[in-house]
Amino acid sequence: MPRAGLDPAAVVAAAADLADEVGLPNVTMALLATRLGVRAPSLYKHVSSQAEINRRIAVLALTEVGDELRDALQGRSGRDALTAAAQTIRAYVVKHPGRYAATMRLDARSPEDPVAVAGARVLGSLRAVLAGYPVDPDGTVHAMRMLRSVFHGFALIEAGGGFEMDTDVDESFTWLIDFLHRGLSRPEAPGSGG
Amino acid sequence: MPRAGLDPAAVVAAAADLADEVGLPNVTMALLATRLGVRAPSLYKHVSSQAEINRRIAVLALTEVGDELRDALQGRSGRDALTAAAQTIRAYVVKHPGRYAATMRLDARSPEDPVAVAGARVLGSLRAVLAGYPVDPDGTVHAMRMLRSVFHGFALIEAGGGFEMDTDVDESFTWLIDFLHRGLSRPEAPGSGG
DNA sequence: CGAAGGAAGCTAATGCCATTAGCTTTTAGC
DNA sequence: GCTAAAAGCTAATGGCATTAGCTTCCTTCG
Repeated sequence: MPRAGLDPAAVVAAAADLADEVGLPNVTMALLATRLGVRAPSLYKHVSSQAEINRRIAVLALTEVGDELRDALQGRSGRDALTAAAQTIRAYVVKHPGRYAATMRLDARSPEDPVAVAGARVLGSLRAVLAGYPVDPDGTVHAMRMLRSVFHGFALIEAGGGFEMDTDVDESFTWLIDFLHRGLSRPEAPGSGG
Repeated sequence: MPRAGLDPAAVVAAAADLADEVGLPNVTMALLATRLGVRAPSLYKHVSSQAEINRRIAVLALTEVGDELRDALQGRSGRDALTAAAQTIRAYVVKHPGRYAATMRLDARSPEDPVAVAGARVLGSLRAVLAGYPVDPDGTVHAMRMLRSVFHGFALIEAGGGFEMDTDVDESFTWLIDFLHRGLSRPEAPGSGG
């Protein structure tokens, strides 16, 4: 019986693909092993547990999104950058729902944790988007959290089919980007506007 | 051996409490049965499956949030209403993380589905908040989706401990509400602002 | 008051899951 | 070619949701 020639990265990559296809909760060790032409216990020669697989799928996802964001933001600023970032994230989640699901419910314990490293790169891109807007330094963290929240939430609801189908989701997404752009474009005046 | 005197509502209520205490994924039939002073198979006399329990926890959560939103919005409009709604949702998620978790990954098939009914009440409250702002009718759906996304996303990240602790989350939340208020307060001018 | 029947509990069993133990085979390095 | 680690395997364990089938309680009706 020939060897399958696996290694941790191959196992995680297959698990990530499987998660996108059948949903993260349905990625069992047995199913993953079948996909790799191997029996389930053999996977433990490469990864320590299912939890580690989930964790490494999350790192993979954050790294991939980070790369795509970096590329998409090249040479863009202001509204172009905001639009590119938003569309990049949304497209990734739609294309890779399983990978995306793995990024939820994570706790990065130390700054050198791969999850934290990959996550920081994504946050760096959000920060770069904000650099094109007159957001004061004190507000940057808040603005980043807002962007994270709104992109995360939108993706989650869309991926879960939570929007009723009466109104086009693309339209809502465009409206959302426009809303964010307008809000970020005018200097903050705390308490203003009403 | 005396009867436990259970019924579907009691089982679901106990499951919801348990979910808030130990986390939704840790609510097993055996643990829930122990809590109710019963053996696991006995639960099937009242609910058909764990999936049904999760579904009914979600309905419970949406109903409770809907009630709290209705109360919180009484006599308020504009910024007050927006603030009240946002704080109500956030407080509920912090207090009932397990119930909240159950509302994710739901699919309401028909309009008379209890999930859809309870969800519609929550959306109605968001619509009421928007009524105090000059959002044109075409934009209302988009604005509701935005509010849903941003509250959902913020709650999810906060509940998952995803915000680094350097900057106060309360401050970010206040900033967020202010941002939304300012954006909603000025009539939309598509494409403006950049 | 007492019997009947359904409701609500129980134990036992099934099948899936992740994971561990311990054995065998391949393959890389000498 | 030999050796030893790496990578595969089968078998077993314990937890899980769920089903089958039995027993006991309690209500209702005669």
